[in-house]
Amino acid sequence: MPEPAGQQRAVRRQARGLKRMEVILDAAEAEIAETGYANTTTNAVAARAGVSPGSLYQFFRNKDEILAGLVGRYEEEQRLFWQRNLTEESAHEPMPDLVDRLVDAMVAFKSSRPAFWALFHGSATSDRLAEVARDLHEAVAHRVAEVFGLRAPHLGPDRCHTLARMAVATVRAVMPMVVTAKPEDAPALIGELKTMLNGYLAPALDGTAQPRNGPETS
Amino acid sequence: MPEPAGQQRAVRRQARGLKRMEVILDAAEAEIAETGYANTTTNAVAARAGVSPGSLYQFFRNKDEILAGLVGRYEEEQRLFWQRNLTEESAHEPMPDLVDRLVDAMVAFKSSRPAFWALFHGSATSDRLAEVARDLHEAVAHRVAEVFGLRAPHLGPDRCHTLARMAVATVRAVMPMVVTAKPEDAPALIGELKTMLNGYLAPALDGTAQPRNGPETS
DNA sequence: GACAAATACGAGTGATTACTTGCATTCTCA
DNA sequence: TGAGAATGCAAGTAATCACTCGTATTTGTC
Repeated sequence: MPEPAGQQRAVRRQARGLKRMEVILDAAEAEIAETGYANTTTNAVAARAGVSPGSLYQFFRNKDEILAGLVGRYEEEQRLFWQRNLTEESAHEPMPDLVDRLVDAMVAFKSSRPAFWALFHGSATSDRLAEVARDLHEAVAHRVAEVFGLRAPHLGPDRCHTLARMAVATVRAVMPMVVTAKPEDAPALIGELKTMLNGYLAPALDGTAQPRNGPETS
Repeated sequence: MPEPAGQQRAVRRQARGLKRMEVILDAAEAEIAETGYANTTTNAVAARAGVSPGSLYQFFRNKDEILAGLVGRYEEEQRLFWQRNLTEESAHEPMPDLVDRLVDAMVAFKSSRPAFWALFHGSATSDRLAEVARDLHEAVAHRVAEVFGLRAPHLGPDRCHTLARMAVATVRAVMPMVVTAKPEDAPALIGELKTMLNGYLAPALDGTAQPRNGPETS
């Protein structure tokens, strides 16, 4: 067969096809949110999208490529989120305010996108998905580290990166607790998370323990 | 068939059988450590154990029961670990020392049992396994909370439990970073983890900073 | 030694599921 | 308008894998 090995001509998608792809991705998103990536079958995705399995494979060559499509959509959203919430001004914002704002924004974002949540933090994951999630978190840490660098130029970039990775890891650890907690307990947990982040980041970045409103200062 | 429904007589295992079960569990442990629970096939476990699939099912009624057997072995180990490392004396130990000791012990334990690690923190998990891991971590948090209660009786048990859960979550978040880090970077990360835990726990438990007052009676 | 229970085997089985095939229809563009 | 490309379908296919079955051997007990 005279096919150009390892390289195949890009299909010229019609508007109809592009719409169809979005519908399929929507279905995949819902399906994955409900049952996890590993438990999601391509046939179920196709059925949910109102599409035959054959048509699904017209647009996505395999199951992984559906995931990749989903990730592509999220990446754009993520980019906008961080562009909006983390600017150069963040370097001069008081640490408690910064932490407060960011944590609240992340909580809001995650709870508004349950499918996103299930994808990147759910339990029924897969090797492939874990890898994607890791890259995504690493990218976030990088961006945070940059702001830390602006805030505390005397620290090396390596140290800033470490601080950022620790902060991101902590948020990731606590988020599931927030999500699964009873609604009345969630605010307290979010408060704890903020306390923890402040206690860790403020001394390291601003060189001071954060001010306390206690009665006495020794 | 005159079988007592829903309840079947326990098989009287011979010494040979008990040995065989251990061999199978060893094989399962190794297999899971290599490929994750979901990717582990019962046939592969049987082959690795030098046992036919039929024999495997003589001792374990299904795949989940193999996991349960493995968890049973770990539970005993865990019990001993915490009994050894967390006593009433821990209530009077200076916080930095306590954190230092516990984190080091946990790092040592985890790196000495890679299969344990893969089971409870690996990426390729499953719903079933995630559930088991959650219970295990909750049990640890409970034990830690008890010590916190001894240390700071003025805090309510609920608050102690929250502090413990946060601490456990943080350790869980950072451990993967430690394990996957280059060996020369690991100590620094462990140091960061200790700093973070100290900064969070010392003010809350030892009153070296003003505790945040919840809606507390009295 | 005799009998039952436990142990052992490995070829099979049924269900699942990612993906293919062959063919029909619709769009694009000359 | 017509040819080729894109879209669409649903019945299949091949591979995987948890688990079973029929049967043979070993062990414990009387």
